[in-house]
Amino acid sequence: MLRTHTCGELRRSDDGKTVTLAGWVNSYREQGKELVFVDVRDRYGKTQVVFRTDESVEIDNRARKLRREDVIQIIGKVHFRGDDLVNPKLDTGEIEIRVEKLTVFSQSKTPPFELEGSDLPNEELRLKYRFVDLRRPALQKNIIMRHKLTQAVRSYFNSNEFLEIETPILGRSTPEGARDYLVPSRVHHGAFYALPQSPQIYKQILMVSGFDRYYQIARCFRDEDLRADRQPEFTQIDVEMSFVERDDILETIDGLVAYVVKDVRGTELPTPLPRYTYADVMERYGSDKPDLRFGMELIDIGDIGAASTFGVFKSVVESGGRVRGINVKGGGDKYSRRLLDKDLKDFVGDYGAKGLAYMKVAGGKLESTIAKFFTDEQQLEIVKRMDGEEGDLLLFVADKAKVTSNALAALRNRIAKEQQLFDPNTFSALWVVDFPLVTWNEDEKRYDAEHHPFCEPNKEDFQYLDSDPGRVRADSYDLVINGYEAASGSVRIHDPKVQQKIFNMMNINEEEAESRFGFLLEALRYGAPPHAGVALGLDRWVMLMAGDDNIRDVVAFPKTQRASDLLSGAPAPVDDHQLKDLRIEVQELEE
RNA sequence: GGGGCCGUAGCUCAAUUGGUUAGAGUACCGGACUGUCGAUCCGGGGGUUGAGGGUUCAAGCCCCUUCGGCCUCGCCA
Repeated sequence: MLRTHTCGELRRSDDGKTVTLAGWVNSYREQGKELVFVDVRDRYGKTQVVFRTDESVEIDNRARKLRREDVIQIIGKVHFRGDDLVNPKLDTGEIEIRVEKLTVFSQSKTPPFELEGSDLPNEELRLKYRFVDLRRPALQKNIIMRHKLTQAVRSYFNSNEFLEIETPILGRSTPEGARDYLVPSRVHHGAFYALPQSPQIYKQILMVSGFDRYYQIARCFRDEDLRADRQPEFTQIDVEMSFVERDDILETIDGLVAYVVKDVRGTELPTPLPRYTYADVMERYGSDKPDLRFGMELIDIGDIGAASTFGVFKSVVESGGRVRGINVKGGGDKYSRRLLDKDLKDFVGDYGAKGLAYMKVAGGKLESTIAKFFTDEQQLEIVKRMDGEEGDLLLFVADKAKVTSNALAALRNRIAKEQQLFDPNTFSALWVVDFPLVTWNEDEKRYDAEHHPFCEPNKEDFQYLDSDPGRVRADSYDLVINGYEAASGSVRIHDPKVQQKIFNMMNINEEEAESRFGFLLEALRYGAPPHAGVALGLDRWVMLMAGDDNIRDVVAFPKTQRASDLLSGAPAPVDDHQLKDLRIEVQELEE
C-alpha cells in the first residue's frame, strides 16, 4: 500500500505514530525559509502536513515547489499541534504530520478553476474538466450518496427475496413513446438494435418465467430533449412482482423509500405514504405531481365568473372552460403591477393561458381593475371561497380546463419558491393512483396510453372499455416527491385477449401488435401470472436527497442540454471504414 | 421545432450615451516571512472581448450570421 491512513482519519489519539499519507495538494503556505505547510486532500478529508528544519532534518527543497493538485506521498510522524494551534474547521485539525520523506507522484498543470470558493465557474468549463470538478467536496458528496443509495436499495430487495437480473441493452425498437437510440447491426444490413427506454417487456417476461420478485438497477435511454431534471441516459430502479395486487407494490415501495431515507438521510419517513387519486390532485393542484410541502390549492370560481359582468370569465365558462385561482397569502404588496402584468402573465402564457387576472383583498373587498365587473355579493363570495384575508393576492386563469391546470400548477410552484413557502429540507412523498388508462390524441384521432399499453384497466371500469374509454381508470400509480415524479408503475395485463383489446383501442391492429410486441403477447399465452411493477428514477431520487435541483450534479459524467459529453466529445463522427462495415452513408443536410 | 438568458484575463465579474492605453478580485510567476490554515506583505506577467461579417471618424457595447452553455414550451408510451 502506498498509504497507511486516509487524509480524514488521524486524530490526537494517533499522536506519535509514523504514518504514510497520499493525496492531492489542496493548498500550500510557505512560511519563511524553514517552514512549509501543505494541506493534503483525498476523498476522506484534509490533513495538514509540515515541512520544517530542525536539529535533525533539513527541509526538502521540493516542498517549496509543490503546487495545487500535485499528487504526493508523505511519510512522517503524527504530531499534536498544541492547544493554541488547533484548526477547528478540520476534522483532523488537532494534528499535523511532521514530514520525514516526500514523494511526488505527479505534478498537475494549473487547474482551470479553483476547487474552493463561492463562485462556481460556468458549467461548460466544469463539464469539460469534469475530472477536476468531481474533486469538489459537493460533487464528491453527491456521488458517494448515490453509491449509498444504490447499496441501500440492493440491501432492501435482497433481504426480501428479490433477484437482481440483467436485461439486454441491445434490444428491439418498439416505436411507441420516446424516440429510440438506434445501434446499427454489422451482421444484419439495414437492421438496427434499439437501446432500452426501460426494461419493461423483458421484466414482464421474467414474471412469465417464474422469477416472481425481480429488481434491476437499469440504465435507460430516451432520445428526447433534456431538462434540468432529465438526461438522455439515466438509471431506473426497476421492480416487478408476480401474484400481487396494486397495494402490494405500494407497500413494498413504501418500505423501500422509508428504508433508504433512513439509511441515507438518517431520518424517519412515516409510512404508509399518503395516497391521492389522480382526479383529486388534478382538481386541487392542477398537476399529477403536486408538491405538497405547501398548500395554495386551486379554487374554482367559474360559477361566480359566469354570473358576473366580466366578459372574459363569462365567455370562457359559457364555452365549457373554467375559471380557477390561487391565493398568495399576504402577497398583496409582494408583486408589483409590472410583475403581474408582464412577468407573471408571460409566465402563464408559456402554458397557454391568454391572461392572468389578479385581485387584492382590501377592506374585505376586492381591489382590482376588474373588480367593477363583480357585485359586492360576488366579491364577498370570491373572498370567502378563496379563504381571502386582508392583504392577500388572488390570481386567476380562465381558459380550457387543462390550461388552467397547467398554468396555475406552474404558477403555484414558482410563487412558493419565490415566497419561500416551504422548508427546502423537508421531504414530501405521496402516491398518485387511478390515472386514466388512455387520453384522446386529437392529432392522430385515437387513444394513447397514458402510462404504457400494458397497464391493467381498473376492474370497476372494465364496462366502459368500449363505450367510453376516456373514463376508464388504470391500475397505475406514481410516486411523487417534492413535486417530481420519482417512480411510476402499474398492474400489468396478463391476459393476451385483454392486451389485444387495449391495442385495438389504440388503433394497433393484431398484425401490427404481433410485429411490434409479438414476443410479449406470445409469452402471455404460455401461462402468465398476475403481475405488477414499478420503476424509480434513481438520478432524481439522489438529486432530491441531496437537496439539489440539477440532475447533472448527481451523475458522474452527464450530458449537456444538447446531449453532448463535453469531456469526451461524444457524439463524434466515425471513420469511413466503420461506416462501410455498417453499410451506412451519411448525407449532408441541404439548406 | 419554438421562446428566453448568457459568452470580456486561467476563473468570477466591471467597463457611463458608441469615445483615452479594456479594469478589479482571485488564480499564476518571482521575492520576503519559523506557526500558517481563505495566511500576510512587496513586485510581475497575463486580453483575437466565443467566431465571422456589417454600420460608423470610432464597436466589448448597435445590426446580421454562426458556434457553445443554461432555463423553458412542445416532446419525454
